[in-house]
Amino acid sequence: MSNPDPTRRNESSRRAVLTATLDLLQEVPYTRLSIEGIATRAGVGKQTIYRWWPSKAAVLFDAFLILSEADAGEPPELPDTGDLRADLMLVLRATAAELDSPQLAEPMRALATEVAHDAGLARSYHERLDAPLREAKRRRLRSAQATGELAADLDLDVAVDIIWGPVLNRWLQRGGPLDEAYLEALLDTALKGMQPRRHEL
Amino acid sequence: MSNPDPTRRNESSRRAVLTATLDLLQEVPYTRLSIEGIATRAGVGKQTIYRWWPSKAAVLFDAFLILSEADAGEPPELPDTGDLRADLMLVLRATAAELDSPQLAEPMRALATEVAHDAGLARSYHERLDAPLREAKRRRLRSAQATGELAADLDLDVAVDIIWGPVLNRWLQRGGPLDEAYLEALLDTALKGMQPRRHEL
Amino acid sequence: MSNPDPTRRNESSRRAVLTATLDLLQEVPYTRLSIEGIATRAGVGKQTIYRWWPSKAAVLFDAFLILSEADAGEPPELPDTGDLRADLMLVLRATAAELDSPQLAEPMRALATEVAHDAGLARSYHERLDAPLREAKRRRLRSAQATGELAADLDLDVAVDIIWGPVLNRWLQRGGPLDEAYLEALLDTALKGMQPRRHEL
Amino acid sequence: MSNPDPTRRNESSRRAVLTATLDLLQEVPYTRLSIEGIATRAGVGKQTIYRWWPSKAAVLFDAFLILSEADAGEPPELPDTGDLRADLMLVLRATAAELDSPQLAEPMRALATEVAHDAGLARSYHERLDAPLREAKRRRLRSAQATGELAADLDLDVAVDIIWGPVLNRWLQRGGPLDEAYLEALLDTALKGMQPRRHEL
DNA sequence: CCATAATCGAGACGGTACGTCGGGTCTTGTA
DNA sequence: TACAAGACCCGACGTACCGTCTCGATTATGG
Repeated sequence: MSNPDPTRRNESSRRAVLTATLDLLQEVPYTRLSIEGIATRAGVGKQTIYRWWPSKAAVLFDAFLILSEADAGEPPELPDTGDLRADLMLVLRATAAELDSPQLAEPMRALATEVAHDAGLARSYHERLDAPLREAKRRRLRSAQATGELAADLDLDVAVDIIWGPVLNRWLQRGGPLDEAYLEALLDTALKGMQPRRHEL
Repeated sequence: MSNPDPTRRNESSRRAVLTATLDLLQEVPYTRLSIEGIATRAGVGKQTIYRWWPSKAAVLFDAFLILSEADAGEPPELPDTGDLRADLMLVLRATAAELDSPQLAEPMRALATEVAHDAGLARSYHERLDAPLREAKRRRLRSAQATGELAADLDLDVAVDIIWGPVLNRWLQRGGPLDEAYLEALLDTALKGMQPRRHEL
Repeated sequence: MSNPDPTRRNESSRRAVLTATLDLLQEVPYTRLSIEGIATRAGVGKQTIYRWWPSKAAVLFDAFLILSEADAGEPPELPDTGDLRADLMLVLRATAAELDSPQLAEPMRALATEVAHDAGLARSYHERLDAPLREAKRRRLRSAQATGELAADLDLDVAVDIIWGPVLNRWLQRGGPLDEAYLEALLDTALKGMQPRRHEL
Repeated sequence: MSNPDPTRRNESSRRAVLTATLDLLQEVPYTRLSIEGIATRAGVGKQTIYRWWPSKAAVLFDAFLILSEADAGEPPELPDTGDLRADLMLVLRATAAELDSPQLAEPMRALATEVAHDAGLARSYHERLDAPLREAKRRRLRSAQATGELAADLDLDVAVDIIWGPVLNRWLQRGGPLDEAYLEALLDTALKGMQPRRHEL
């Protein structure tokens, strides 16, 4: 039961594998992405990949971590101008743009579908990638509660799901375009359900 | 380049392929499901599969059609007791149970992830499988509009997304359990956003 | 326990594999010869080789059969001029030349060493390749018995071993050159031991 | 390009490698014997093997030297009772037993086949392992010449080949059993060819 | 009522990739 | 400096499936 010793790991090989993975996903769909192809592109032995990652999905996940770490250091933050609806529209528009971008669309679909099939990966995903974002979203909603824009007794996790769930589901299932009109209509109805009751005002 | 003549198609081979597909998905995850395996289990030549289906995902899709056709004839219908929230809870509980069931979980995840990667399959999915269900959902909401439970100007497609999007997203991304508490909290907030304005009452 | 059906075997693939094997042995030593290399050179899938041959050695053996079948039809025959010693010198010289030839040396060493390690292959070797030659040798010695050149009670198998064993052993173990002088000295002593006793003359 | 300094060599590692090699050959065929396996079994780093031996065959060869050194000090000697044929039968029987023994058969086949493929190893083999034995054989035959059992003008190297060549060849090529009858028949014919001519008596 | 053409099962074929083994080199820390 | 340990790049292993391609042997009309 002896796993490899992480202190002896070759950092440059690790980076080469992860960037090769992201590079290749610009050229081929995730289904056609092979460990063999990654190893060749990275100039690395296949065994080096198998030694450090349990699956192709795990490599993909680590590649995403690199992308996230680019803007790491400070935790992610949603804009807070005092106008919740405007701030959220900004964020949703940006998200829609990312989900549509040629650079990110394929890797993101790949990650999302792998998470759906692999419970272990799902745990990592929620702990390392999703948690900071979700926390930032909750923070922004909490701030809106403080200003009275949102009900004080609102379940913030449910609120996040109600705003982002429809967007992600529509995107992943190709249920329709994430255009301005859709996002507006979605926010209108979603936020209305989160407003404080009249007598609270 | 003449396509095969559908009138000559062997119906029993077709059924054998589709039931073999569903059977195998009780034993192995979708990733491990192979055309070769299906052919063997179905007692069918590989060529017969390649002749009639363009991909493994297409076979899966047709297998789902069989499941749906079981209760076909009449279109699907949501319960309508006059109490929208109670009716929806019933439906969501049933959905949650299906998504958790050992028989359906794996095929459903498989279909969902294939739809995410294959635009053509996505179109078929929305036209043949999703459309009738979504229409039934819209119908129930429209009925609620008629009784004044829901706002008259509500965009029903957005409404459906707000109710079911969070559920499907939470399920597919393994974001947490679809338990009673979650469904209640979700429906509370979602439906509140859909109520008619005070002066409309 | 279902072996592949030989009647469906693709003869041109078979030939391609065997000739590729012989070709490659002109370029690389047997140790460096890989199934993968043979398949590539032959323009054949690896599986096709694994389907029909149990080992690399078996491929080599079949390649040898092709070489032998070149002069097949009639069984091999040693020269019979009436002068046994002269006839044998001719044959041994030819054998020595073959064992030294760049075309045959490597494949022959390879076959000889594989036979040493693989009892099953050894059986095939003796039945299919060695037996006809050994029979021809025995025939020539029997003819010499008839003319009184060799003792009537000579064990012909032992006789063949005494003549060819030293040659093959010296060659395979690189014990020294198979030159004229050696062959002469060998034949002198070996044949002397096979002569009829004086009173038999 | 400085070779390692032999004076710094760790003798216990060397022994460990060689005994591990012989041990492993009791468990796996030579083909399956790997440098990595030897290193692990010997509790030695792979580099230590690559530092001191040029090839797996060289390790095997050194392992054989250890076996020979067991009875070293005095040079090997064939029995000399005055009855050449009886003495040789004794030796051949012993040899046949060794070639059949489970401990020695696999290493010996391995060495013989490696010698066939590696000219450098062949030189070492003949100089260090074969030469003393062959000299002992020649010594015994020379003694027989002195007593008049063998012809005075007999080429002793050819004589050794004629006696042992058939045996080794039959063994290595699995041409048949080295049983009593075979050895008797072989010696009969071989020695008859080496007797002095009548008028020499 | 048969002929003929397509589908069917079976499975060989050229390929691609899998995940593993081992070769030989290099690096790291210890003696 | 040699050593144990073991990561590294690489080539090959033997296997699993891919999608295509013959093969007879059933069908299943339509002349």
